[in-house]
Amino acid sequence: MVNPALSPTAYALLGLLVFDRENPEGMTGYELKQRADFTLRYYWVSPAMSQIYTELRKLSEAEFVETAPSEGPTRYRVTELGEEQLQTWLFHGEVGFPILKHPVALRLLMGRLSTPDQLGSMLETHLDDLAARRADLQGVRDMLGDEHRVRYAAMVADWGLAYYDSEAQIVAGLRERLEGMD
Amino acid sequence: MVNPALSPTAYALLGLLVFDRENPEGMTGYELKQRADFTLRYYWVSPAMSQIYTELRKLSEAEFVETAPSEGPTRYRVTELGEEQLQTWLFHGEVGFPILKHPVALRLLMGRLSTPDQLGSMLETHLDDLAARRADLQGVRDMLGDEHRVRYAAMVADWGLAYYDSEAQIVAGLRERLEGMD
DNA sequence: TGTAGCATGTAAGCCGTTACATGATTGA
DNA sequence: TCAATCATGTAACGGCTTACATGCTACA
Repeated sequence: MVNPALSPTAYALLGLLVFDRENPEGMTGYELKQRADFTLRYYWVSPAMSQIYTELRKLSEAEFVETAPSEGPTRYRVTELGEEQLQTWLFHGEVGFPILKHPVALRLLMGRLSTPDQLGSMLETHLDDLAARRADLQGVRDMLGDEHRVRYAAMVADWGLAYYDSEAQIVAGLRERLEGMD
Repeated sequence: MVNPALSPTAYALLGLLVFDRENPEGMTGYELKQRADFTLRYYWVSPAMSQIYTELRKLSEAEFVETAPSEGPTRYRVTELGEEQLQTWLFHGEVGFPILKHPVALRLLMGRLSTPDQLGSMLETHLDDLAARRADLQGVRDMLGDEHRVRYAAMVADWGLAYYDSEAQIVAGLRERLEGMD
């Protein structure tokens, strides 16, 4: 099988499988989705189920995963080749800068078309959303604890928490700045 | 013409045109791209030229923009309807939570497959990228000054700068944390 | 017995990119 | 006159989503 340049999302899923490597059972597409919802969504995306199956097919064709023989649902596990290629992908070649699509900032940019009041309530809503998101991630962080096995996941969760805190602080500042306008 | 639910990117471009509304000449697709590179890319995306023309066609079909009669390149300007619809889109309906695709965090998550050293140098590179990005944005911020006309753009630029600063601080912390590992 | 969760996929379609093609204008 | 920039598009394709279809299992 050839290697038709997999997408970052494919590698992200592969990473989740590697994480679960001690478990020789492998994971189903469905379980992979749960995992993605649990961690991946904070830093990347949580692909739709249909996308998960698509990526699993591609990973399978590239022989980066294999299906574990078992009755019932199809279980996937990473192959030697898969782990090897994941390592190569991870730390060789361009990592790239984060992509941000920030609908709140986009709207604030066009603030002239609105009123400080309306903008303020938009920021308020964003603060609520941030708090909810932060609480979710805190739940994840708590579940990770200080187990050595998951120390990198914990680091990234801490990163996320700090990011949400900083964003909340910045937005609160902007809201105040709006109050002193017009 | 009907109104087939335009994408956020279409509205973002429409916003750039509104920004330029005092200028009755309108803007060319090319100029729009310059503007997008200048501000939009920090909070949203800067679409490819081909995408810009596609969105302009859609905006034109929806009669949210019109072409200004002139010799030479086609110039677009926002219509009454366009500005009206932009306002509706901006502050009615779901704003949504930011979407982040963070390749560095994604890789750190799989840190087990690497070494603290390698991870550290990845973070180092990210800090450099952040500094470069920040410098670009600072350039934008300086150009905006304290003109009342662009005060919202200035607010959003300040937001971005604060975000980059915070990210740099967090990442520097993570790098130190890596040093005390293994 | 029916609803929620588990499990897997196909189809249609949008958003966006890269590659390619074309041609005008401007300045060194 | 040659290169850079201005200017506009088409074609092919990848990534991803929603909608739809299907069926099984556990449990209240």
